[in-house]
Amino acid sequence: MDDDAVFRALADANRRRLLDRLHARNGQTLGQLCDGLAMTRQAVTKHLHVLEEASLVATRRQGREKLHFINAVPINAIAERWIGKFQQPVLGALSDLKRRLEGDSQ
Amino acid sequence: MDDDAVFRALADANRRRLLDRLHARNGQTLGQLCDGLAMTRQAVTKHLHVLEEASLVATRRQGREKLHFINAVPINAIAERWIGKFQQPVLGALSDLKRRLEGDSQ
DNA sequence: TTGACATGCAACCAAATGGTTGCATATTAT
DNA sequence: ATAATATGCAACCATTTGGTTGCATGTCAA
Repeated sequence: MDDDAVFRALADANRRRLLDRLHARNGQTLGQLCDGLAMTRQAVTKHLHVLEEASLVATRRQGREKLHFINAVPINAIAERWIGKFQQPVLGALSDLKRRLEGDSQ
Repeated sequence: MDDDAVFRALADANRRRLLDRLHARNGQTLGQLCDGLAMTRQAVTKHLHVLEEASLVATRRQGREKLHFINAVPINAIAERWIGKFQQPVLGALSDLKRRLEGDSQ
């Protein structure tokens, strides 16, 4: 997985907001995601492309609409692999515990 | 705390590498941090300034040297407040557990 | 089938970013 | 005192980024 693409995608507040929206309600169309934002549809399209390239968003075409779905896997991966490094020992222990709870299935 | 500054600071691979270095050995001088990097000292200085503005790095002047110290607090804060949102239930439960282990001292 | 709706594509633009070079300043060692 | 070392500051540059506008295409409904 491309850490860098994910970090760069998360660097923009508008893109984080789009992820928030998808988190609140998954599977929205481009039009729905544009609604209420102070940006043109094309700007939103570009942001969604960036999120897609970072695998943070997946899409499905349905007729003339395009549905967008959030994918939390890369975020979790980064929390695990990168952020985890800088955490206190107590958090490290929890990470181990989590791995055990999840059955070490990776 | 300024989420945005932290996310933007983390968006650059060179800056993440600088954090890695400080994590490996804390309290390095600018010169030490430059060592072995394919960048001029001034470029590194700029990156360190970005990290400093995001409170990811703190500095202390010592004679003609400037020592740099990593500060993991903003990273943990983001892991808690933002990334946590997107995590699976099992991870949410762990976050609660962690809070209890830490004595809920916030 | 014709119009309305949802999205795609491309050119263009301003501002931010990441980098450089050159020179200034402050501190330490000889 | 002087030279070497460590950092600071500013101007400059190329590229990337985040945004726009205009037009094209595909799909649904009347």
